[in-house]
Amino acid sequence: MPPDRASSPRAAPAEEGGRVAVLLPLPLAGAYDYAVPDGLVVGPGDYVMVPLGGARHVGIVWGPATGEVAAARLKPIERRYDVPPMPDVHRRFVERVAAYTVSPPGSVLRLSLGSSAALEPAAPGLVYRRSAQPVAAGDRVTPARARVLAVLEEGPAWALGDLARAAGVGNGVIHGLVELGLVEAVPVPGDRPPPIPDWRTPGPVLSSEQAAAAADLTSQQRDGRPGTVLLDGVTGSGKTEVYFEAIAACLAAGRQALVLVPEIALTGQWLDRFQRRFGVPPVEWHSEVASGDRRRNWRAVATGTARVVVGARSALFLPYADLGLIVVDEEHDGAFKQEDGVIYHGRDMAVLRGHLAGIPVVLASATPSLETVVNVDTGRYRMVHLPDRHGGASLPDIQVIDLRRHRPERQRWLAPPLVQALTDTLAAGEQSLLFLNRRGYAPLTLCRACGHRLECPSCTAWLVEHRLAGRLQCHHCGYSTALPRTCPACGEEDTLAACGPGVERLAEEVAARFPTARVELVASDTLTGPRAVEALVERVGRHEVDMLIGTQVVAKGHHFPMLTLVGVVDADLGLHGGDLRAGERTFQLLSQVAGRAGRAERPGVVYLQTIEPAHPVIQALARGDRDGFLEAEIDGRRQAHMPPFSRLAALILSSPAAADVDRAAQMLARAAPVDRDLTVLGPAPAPLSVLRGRHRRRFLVNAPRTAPLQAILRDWLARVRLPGSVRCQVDVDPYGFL
DNA sequence: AGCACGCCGACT
DNA sequence: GTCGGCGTGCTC
Repeated sequence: MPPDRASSPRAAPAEEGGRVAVLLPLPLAGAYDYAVPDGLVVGPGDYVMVPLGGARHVGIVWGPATGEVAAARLKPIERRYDVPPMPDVHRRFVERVAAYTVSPPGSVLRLSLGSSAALEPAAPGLVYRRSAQPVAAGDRVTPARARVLAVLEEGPAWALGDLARAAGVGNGVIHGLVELGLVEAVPVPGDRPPPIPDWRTPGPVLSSEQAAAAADLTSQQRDGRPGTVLLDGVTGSGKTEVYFEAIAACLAAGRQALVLVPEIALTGQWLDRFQRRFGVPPVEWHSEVASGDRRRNWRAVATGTARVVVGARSALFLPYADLGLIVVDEEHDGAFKQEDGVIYHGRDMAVLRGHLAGIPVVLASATPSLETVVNVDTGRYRMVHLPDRHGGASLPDIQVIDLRRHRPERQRWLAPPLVQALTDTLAAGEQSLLFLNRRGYAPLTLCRACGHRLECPSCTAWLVEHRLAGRLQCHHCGYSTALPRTCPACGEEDTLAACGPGVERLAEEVAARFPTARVELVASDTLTGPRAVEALVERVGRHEVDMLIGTQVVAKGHHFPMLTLVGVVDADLGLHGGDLRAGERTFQLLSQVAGRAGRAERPGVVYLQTIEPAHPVIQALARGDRDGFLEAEIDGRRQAHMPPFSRLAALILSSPAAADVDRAAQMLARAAPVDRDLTVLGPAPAPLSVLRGRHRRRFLVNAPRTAPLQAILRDWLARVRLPGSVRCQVDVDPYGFL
């Protein structure tokens, strides 16, 4: 293969005829040295193909050779790809993330190489247009052919698939017309750059508060001042419009902007708003993006033609040519935490990326995380506050229903005051939302004869009945089985009983109580994909739905103007997970659900059903006292020497055999670091002690804020040689309880 | 991530 | 006696 020539300029001195270090997207300890063949010029950041073992891999020229391997053993770089080199700032980012998460740099690099096909220039495409040849008498113009010709009369040229769809014909019809000579196929260069967002057209009229906040962010952007800003504003205060102005300022400066969102499901309405502001859609990056688009988008990001990228946390690892702004929307959301492979928090790594590049990072939230609030308090982050709901909508009134005083009937879950409120809302022709963060029909199924509980065969978890699907499912590993008629333990027939409510069961109760109401169930398993979410949002908007029953997917950022009642069926759910953030998470989630009520000119009412009306979280929600709640939580964390006043890391060992993992855990325990400032807890069975058939043990390390936590962990792990069957994951700043 | 080397069960 | 299971370790 002839070595290809570099066509892009580079700053660093190029290496020729020598050796360089190449980082491969594999979990190796570091970069490997490779020989640079004569005639090939490579510089830092270049994408190259190298042999390794029996295989070939794409790697990145990482810098000067380490010189640790004898020259005779070096293999040559096979080729260099003609794409812009990975920018220096991005390579430093990869190294910093690897150091922070205690993972091999190659594992982090892998996150940046999402699409290997993207390295090749796009194959030229063909577009189809009407040729100059007139229709002759002998041409058999069938109805299908006529439709194609009619479509082509209008537009200039079409891609094959688009044309076939527009004309309602198969591809063959078009090829037939090409044969006849009535249509011609014209080659076009493969990659058309994504459309450029129009930042010059002024955005919507902002309220004075929004305008002030936007001015603050845009001036920071214009002046090129780095730093992280919390954009703090209640639901409906118009945060999105405000950070759109920061994006406009970033575009005006000719740089790229990235918006990280917690879940792709919520982007439908967001994309509409973006398009309304900027005239074109942004470039998307998440797991649902089809492979062709993925390829195109990756190249557009790397070459700089993608100007605004919106995506899930993985979008942070794209090799931006010139990133000028990062926005993290709903920064408190737990979905930013990556829980397998390289374990990282998207928001924190965004702050790191911004820091390395010297660019602004905007964290937007109505219920900011405690960490972020503390960072504002200590002056590490700035804060821009949006005080009011935009458009005059008032905040909902929050009522607490004490379930001990207002008991639902047996096998019912709605207390009389909530039933009354639902009845009134229905009668008034307004919409209600019932929130229960539990998918399926019932979280537990047990045998009335012998007490046996139906459990997942490969996890320490109950199987959840999904009556609509007629199955039992494990929510942790995807195991699914038909609902049995007989108890698998004692063999008795028809003794299995559903315990507790899920949204499906709640829907049953609602259907029985309100037979005339139009009820819609919203859960991640009943509503698959952004299309379905959009369709539902539209049905609700047209008032074709009276009551929504949903899990947390309904909590996220949808506007339902006619929704005036929100009922939280079990406000206590999630309060007692036993982990650090249970209270904080519950507060955030329930505040967000409450924010669904009364978003237009109608005031909303929220009912919280609880058996602990005095619980601080419930009380804070009822008072609408977010700041008081945060203050109390912050005090608690400080007194308990917990993050962010200390640093926490979890070490999770797992193995298919319990004996192996226990032995490994004992080995690690013996090698545990000893220091009077350090607390090492464990080994203890991890909260899900068996997950996907792997037995799990966990250590927790609590260190002072100033301690070199990563070095401590690396040294500890280096002292122990674990058997290959035992996997060890390091989770710095653990969040959930996995 | 692949691939080869290396020790214990069912085959010619 | 071998063929082959995948556990373990290395690849510049």
